[in-house]
Amino acid sequence: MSLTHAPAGAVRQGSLRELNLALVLGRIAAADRPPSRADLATATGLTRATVSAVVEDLLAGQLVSESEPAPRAGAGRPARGLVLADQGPAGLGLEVNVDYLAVCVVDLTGQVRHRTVHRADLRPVAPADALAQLVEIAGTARDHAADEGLTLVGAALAVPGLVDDSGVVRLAPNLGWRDVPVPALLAAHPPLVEQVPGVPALVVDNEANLAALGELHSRPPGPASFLHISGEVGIGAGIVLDGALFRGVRGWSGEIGHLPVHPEGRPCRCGGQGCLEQYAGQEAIVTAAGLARTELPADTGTARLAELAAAGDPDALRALHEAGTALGVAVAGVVNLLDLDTVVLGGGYAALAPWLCPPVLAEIASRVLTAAWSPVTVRPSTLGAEAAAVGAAGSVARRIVAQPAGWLGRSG
Amino acid sequence: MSLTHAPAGAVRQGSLRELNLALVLGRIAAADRPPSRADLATATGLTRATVSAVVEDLLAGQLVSESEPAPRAGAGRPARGLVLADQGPAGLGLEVNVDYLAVCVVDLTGQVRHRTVHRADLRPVAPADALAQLVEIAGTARDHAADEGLTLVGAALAVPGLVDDSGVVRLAPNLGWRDVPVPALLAAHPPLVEQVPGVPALVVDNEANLAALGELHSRPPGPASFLHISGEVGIGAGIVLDGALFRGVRGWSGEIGHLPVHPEGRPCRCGGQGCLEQYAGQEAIVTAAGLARTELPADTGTARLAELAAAGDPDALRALHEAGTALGVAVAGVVNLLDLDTVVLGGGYAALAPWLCPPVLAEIASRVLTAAWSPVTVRPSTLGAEAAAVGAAGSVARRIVAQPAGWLGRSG
DNA sequence: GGCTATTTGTTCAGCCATTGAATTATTTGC
DNA sequence: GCAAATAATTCAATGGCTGAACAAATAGCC
Repeated sequence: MSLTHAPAGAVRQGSLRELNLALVLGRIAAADRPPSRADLATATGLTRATVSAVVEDLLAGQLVSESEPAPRAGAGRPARGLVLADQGPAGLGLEVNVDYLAVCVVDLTGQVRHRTVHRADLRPVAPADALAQLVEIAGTARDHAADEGLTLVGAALAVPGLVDDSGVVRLAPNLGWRDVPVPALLAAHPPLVEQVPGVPALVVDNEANLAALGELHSRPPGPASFLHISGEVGIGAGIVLDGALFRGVRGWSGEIGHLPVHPEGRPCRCGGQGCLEQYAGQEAIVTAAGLARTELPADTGTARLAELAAAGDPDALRALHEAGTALGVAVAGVVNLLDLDTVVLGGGYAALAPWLCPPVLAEIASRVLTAAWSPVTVRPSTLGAEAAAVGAAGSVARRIVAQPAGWLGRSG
Repeated sequence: MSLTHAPAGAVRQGSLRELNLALVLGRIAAADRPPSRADLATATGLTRATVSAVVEDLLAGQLVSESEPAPRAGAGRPARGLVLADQGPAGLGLEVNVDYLAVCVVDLTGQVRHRTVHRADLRPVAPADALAQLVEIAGTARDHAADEGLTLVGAALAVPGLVDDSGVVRLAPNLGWRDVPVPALLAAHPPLVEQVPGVPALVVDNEANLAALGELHSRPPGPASFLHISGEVGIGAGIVLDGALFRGVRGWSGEIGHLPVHPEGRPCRCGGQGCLEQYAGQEAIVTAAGLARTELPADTGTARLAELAAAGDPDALRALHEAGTALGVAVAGVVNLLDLDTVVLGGGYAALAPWLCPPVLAEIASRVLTAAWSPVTVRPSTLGAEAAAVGAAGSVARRIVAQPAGWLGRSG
């Protein structure tokens, strides 16, 4: 139904090769078994001659490698399987959150090759100091990666807040950050990644967005369109439409926490009334369950809640049911609006999914017109706690797969 | 931020020309003054030689024509301006609605070259008969278009309901249609349009979607991302993101009418409670204003309401304020979720915009976190009553501009 | 074991579209 | 009337894809 998007700029002679490099590499990445050159030719519509030439470039550039020939029945010369290389370019993922710093390295295949989590309360730490700590950890990670033959080609930083186009963190309320010029602060340190044409050295983005990207690129890959909800202190959503993250006009999409679920309900710090966050935010759930608000790291509340619920504590169960219902009202609205068929519960919600999913599904069933014809799936995230860091690193690695020409032509 | 989308299939030698034809034609379409070949060369990055060759193809195919040279200061050979042709291919727009049938023809430039509206209550008419009437009117339109040198290359039909991928109208409640196989019914009539590779002979889509497309392609063009709300008996929204209509996983996006605005409020026919439609649907407003529900055509209620409000009738003003507030709650949620900066009120809402906009804006101001940093525009649609038919025809014409190769190569 | 069928991957001439420089065309300004 | 400036075309060169032929490698069969 949608028109094929033409490349934005001029299509020159060389673009042809660039596009076909991306096409072939994308097929190799998407295949569930190592495809042969002949497989790629039939899959892409290119001739075998062209595929051979393209693959030669990819092999030379360390983007793919030949694997063991996949056993095949019948006669014929055995195929040589092609897989994404586990050496060569890799992405660096960074995350600053309320109670931890995370760094990880993801290779082209999507595997997490290195991961460091440094637990600390970051709220009292100045942004520049927090970033300095992060850079130090990342430096170690870079060296580890280099030992394994990996070259970092770009970094993505996840923060729990609103980021503008230039990478400035406009507002990260739970971290206490406001108008923090992250790119400028990081520029004070020696560069962590090799510069590659077409790959930004640093992307700063909302953690919910990057966690959603992580889910999209996980194995097996997520659906092309889904909603990924990160339930932390605030509630953020990453919106993936047709295989691409939708960031909104200014990059601030996904503020699901302030969808009104009780328009005349409790006042919210955003100025509205009855926002979802007031009913399904972590603090709201913890309070409703009768747990005292503590100064403990934020995710402790979630873990404790899950324990209590598993033990059958009626207050916890009731609080979760109410939160799930509020979440369901909001999610039903989103599903109606965007016609999505998958909702992923991530962040703090992942651990609470067994108790949140039923009321969410119930609200969807009663409020979504089309739910009767084709059901909506609600499931927990497959990624762990630092999903945003993994998603961040993965988004860099993905970019190389989507635009291999920059990496291949970097020396020229 | 977003990656350049590569064409889905193989990029062969000929694709190069296809892509550049689309690139150059798109520039001509987007320019506000007739560009010269030299202008196009600098704008696209292609060489003048290539642009000349591409333009030659476009001229030969009746897609562009040379206009009067735009006067220019300074020395030098005068440029020959290029404009989209007002002859050649054109799109056919069709609409079946509760109280009228509409047919229109839109040329490449986006101009409505022909328009017929046949008012009749379509509810008691069998779908096959309604479509037969529509085909008859369209045949006349086709003949008129042919007299002006226009060839219809595709048709799009707008209906007030849910349409699946194959063009079957699954449900159009206000029309009383259910599982109507429109393509099959139209296939019984002689074809209305010439077959062109890459252009579907018939697209069936929701009226809200097509009205949004009409707004996107109007002159001056709408913003790249916006929400278009059609307030009829039901409330539908067309979601345009990054210059493309977002249809959702199954093509059923935009069901904004069932966003919950009072979760424990009035029961809705959808099975939910407190849906927007119960507070801002046409019937709801008319009833709240104290007007008796009549059997008159649906839009009469809107017109009467606008009259009363203009005259200062307190009941009407109160009803509109309440409806606008409910609408604002829902819109604020959407704006928070998708980070849009423009909302267009269309359909029946267009005439009521003077009274609806203020409460909508008020809700946005109080509920949208980022509204303080960059304001949200709420405005009525620039298109008239049959916006969907115009948008439908325009979407066909646009497809030729986006993919001219099919039209150019049709004889081969 | 040798032959055939089958499939994979490479080589090579041909072709198409873009490129870049040179050339022609047409106007303004001095 | 001539130089400067801008627009558009011509043409050999180039890069990348195509299609067909060819080389490589294996299974099955007698």
